[in-house]
Amino acid sequence: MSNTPQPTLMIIDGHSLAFRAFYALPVDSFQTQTGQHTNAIHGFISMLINLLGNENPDALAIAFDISRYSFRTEEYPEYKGTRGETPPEFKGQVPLLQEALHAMGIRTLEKENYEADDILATLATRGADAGYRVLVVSGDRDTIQLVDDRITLLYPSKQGDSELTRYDAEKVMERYGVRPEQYPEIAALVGETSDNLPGVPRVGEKTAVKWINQFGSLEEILRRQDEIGGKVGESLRENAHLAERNRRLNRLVRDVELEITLDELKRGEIDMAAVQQVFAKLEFRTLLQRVGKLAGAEVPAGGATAVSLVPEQPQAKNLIDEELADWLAKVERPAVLMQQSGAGFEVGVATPDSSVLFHWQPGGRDYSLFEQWLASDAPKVFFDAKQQIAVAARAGAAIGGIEGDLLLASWLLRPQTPDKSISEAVFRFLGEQVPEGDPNQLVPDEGSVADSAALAWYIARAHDSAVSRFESRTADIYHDIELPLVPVLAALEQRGVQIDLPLLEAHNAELTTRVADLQQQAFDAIGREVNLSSPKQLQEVLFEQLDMPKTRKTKSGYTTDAAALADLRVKNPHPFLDALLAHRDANKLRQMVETLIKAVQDDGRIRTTFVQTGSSTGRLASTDPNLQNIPVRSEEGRRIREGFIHAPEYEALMTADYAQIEMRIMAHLSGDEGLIEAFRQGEDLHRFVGGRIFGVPPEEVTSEMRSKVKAMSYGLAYGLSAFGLSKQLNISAAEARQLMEDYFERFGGVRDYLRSVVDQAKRDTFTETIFGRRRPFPDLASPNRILRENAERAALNAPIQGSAADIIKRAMIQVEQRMLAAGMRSRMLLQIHDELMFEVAEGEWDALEEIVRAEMAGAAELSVPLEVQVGRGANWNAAAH
DNA sequence: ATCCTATGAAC
DNA sequence: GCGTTCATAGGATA
Repeated sequence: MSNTPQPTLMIIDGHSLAFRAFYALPVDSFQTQTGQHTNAIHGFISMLINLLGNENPDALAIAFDISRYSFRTEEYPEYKGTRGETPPEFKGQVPLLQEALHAMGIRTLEKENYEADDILATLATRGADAGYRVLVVSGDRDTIQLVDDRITLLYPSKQGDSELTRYDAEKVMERYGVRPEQYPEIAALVGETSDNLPGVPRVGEKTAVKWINQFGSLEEILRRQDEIGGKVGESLRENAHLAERNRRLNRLVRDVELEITLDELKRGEIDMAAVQQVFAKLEFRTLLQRVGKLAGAEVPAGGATAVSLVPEQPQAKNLIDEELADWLAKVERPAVLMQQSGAGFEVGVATPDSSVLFHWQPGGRDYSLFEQWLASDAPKVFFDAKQQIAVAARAGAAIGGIEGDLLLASWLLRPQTPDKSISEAVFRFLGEQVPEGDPNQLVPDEGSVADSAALAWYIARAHDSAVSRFESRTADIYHDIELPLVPVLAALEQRGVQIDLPLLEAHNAELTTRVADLQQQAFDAIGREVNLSSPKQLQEVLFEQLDMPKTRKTKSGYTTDAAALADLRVKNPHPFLDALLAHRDANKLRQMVETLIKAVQDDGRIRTTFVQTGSSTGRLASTDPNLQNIPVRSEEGRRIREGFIHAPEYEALMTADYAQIEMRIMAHLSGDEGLIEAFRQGEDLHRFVGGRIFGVPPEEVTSEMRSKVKAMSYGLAYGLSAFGLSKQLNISAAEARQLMEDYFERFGGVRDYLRSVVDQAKRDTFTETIFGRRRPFPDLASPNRILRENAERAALNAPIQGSAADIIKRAMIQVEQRMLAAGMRSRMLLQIHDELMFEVAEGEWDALEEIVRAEMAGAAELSVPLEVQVGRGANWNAAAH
């Protein structure tokens, strides 16, 4: 038979694969204009096209379940009973999927009272008997029993992955340790949670396989169950009926009466007109192209049909000099992508319907017009414009006219999970796969990898799509804050901050000896050496060797964090604890100093990267190194700040920070008269609030009272509970509760506001800052209490933290602009959430201070004043006021 | 090599 | 049991 090509029959479990596709693809990204979800359909058809391409079956059928009822539920009503409600987004996709399949000339089958698996079993058996090589595609483990030398199973390897693993008899043996027909016996013993079929307790896969191999079959195991000893044997004897029932239920029926012949499953013509119609309704574009390819038909791009197709990717032109300039002058808001390539740069510039690609040799005459255009105000769109500014800077060029940034647009729409790459964003907004080629392939196939022009083309189209999804105030945040901030951040990153390297090195040396001393002290205290940085080893020392009382539980044991250790030290004084805590502090500082030293560049400056999409609240993040968490609270820590200095040709460092900006925003948003009054008075906030709460004049508020009030005020914006407050202040829960009650008694507006934030967030599923920045909170509706309550606290905090972020960003844009306009040599260097740092040039202090104060204070009109504190010094520590 | 967890620095 | 980050080390897992 080796000479006659054997025909292939493919049978697919429609429901199980559609369901997997549903969970593999994000629901939000696949929605039609009318709100119909299509992710399951898209994923299914995409996988189907791959399958047809790879396997090229001669006959094909797709089986579906009709309902969750079948002959199995008659025997055992709880069968599959644990399966929750079908997600509403999935409902309705199945009929549309079937419609699409029919258009593609594919038969779908279903049978009252049977499951899709039984249809698979029947067709597979009939096909194999008729001489077909049979491929069964299913995500249901029960189908493993069908595998033999004629029938192969294609099974999705893992959740969220479209890869299919081929199971032939050998592979089943290798994976499960039994022959395919024995697999359901294993499953019967172990049970199947997803089908609500409990198995024999204490019997897992390992035990079941062992028995099957020992006794040969389930029947034999049950017959000789008395030979099995121990608890497991007991459990088997008690629960043998479960295994028997499971085996009855998981046996697939191989002779379902189907009114169809194998001949009728032979693949027919694909009716492209019908496919176009259905896919247009589903708004599938790339898939249409792929089906067209499969059908061997040319799919017209655009044309007279109402179908919206993927615009044909334009053939990139290679232009230089004036021709390039003419082209650039004609196109509107093109996307630009520049990638280093050898000594030069590969540049793609594209709109949705035309593109150019060229190799940019910076400084060459052929590209000076391009460089002019790049620096000009001519509108351009990018993906990660800040990074592109850095690329251009390497070529000695500048970028102007940043009017779009796909990375930022995408982040504003979904701040929790910013896209990491162009292809992620493209997939999200267009549902199209950017050709990326096989990373294992050294020399990529022609056309298999997108060049800069292709990528720019994708960016242009994805950006249009992203921007069209903006609410009006989101668009304002985008245009008024995030986009203008890009060049400002690029400048900050490029400038860096000067470091006193000898000072840090001296500090490092000192810390290194101290760490070693403290480590030795710790070892001496317990008479052995352990790794003091290993929580696991510390637990051994503390709770076993020293037998101290257990601390708060963590996922993997008991906590050894500073608060818990300090607590232990009070109750169980021990020299080990003293040494350990001191070692922690010193080691942490040493670590920080060391990373800073390593980050110093040749010119003596450290350059951070500001990640504009780094938080979900709107704040910036700083990485590599993080300059937003340099110690300040301890004396020792502040010595690190002494290492941040100004360049010799500058006069001083200036720091400017907002005083209590979050509390002021709280006052504004809540409209609480008491709090607003406190800020208008202009006196010490915590003293004022303390006076109100404790019923004494402000001047009689003790420092203890003040620090309690301060902790509470700040805690409130974070969703602090009375329990948390009592922990933090080390007071009784009753006292903490009383304190909070007294607070809300006097500042009821704050409580009302905090409640309203959560209520509103639950209604809208998002929160908004003063300027309209949104943050979605899907978890507010979660049935999981922990998730929900975390979301509630985060929702409390988001408008406050986010508004503060909006305000300082606005200030940065204005300050930079005015410094530029004034032609100053002084420069802004860092942003630390509510603080800005500047390097001040000789003679510019007063002018700079005026600009900084005015623009920071004026960055928002609140019902309370924004107060700015300015400090001056030769280093960061000295510049703190 | 890569991910996860615990810890701790900042605002 | 207080929100948002980033970095590091150790340890488990692939």
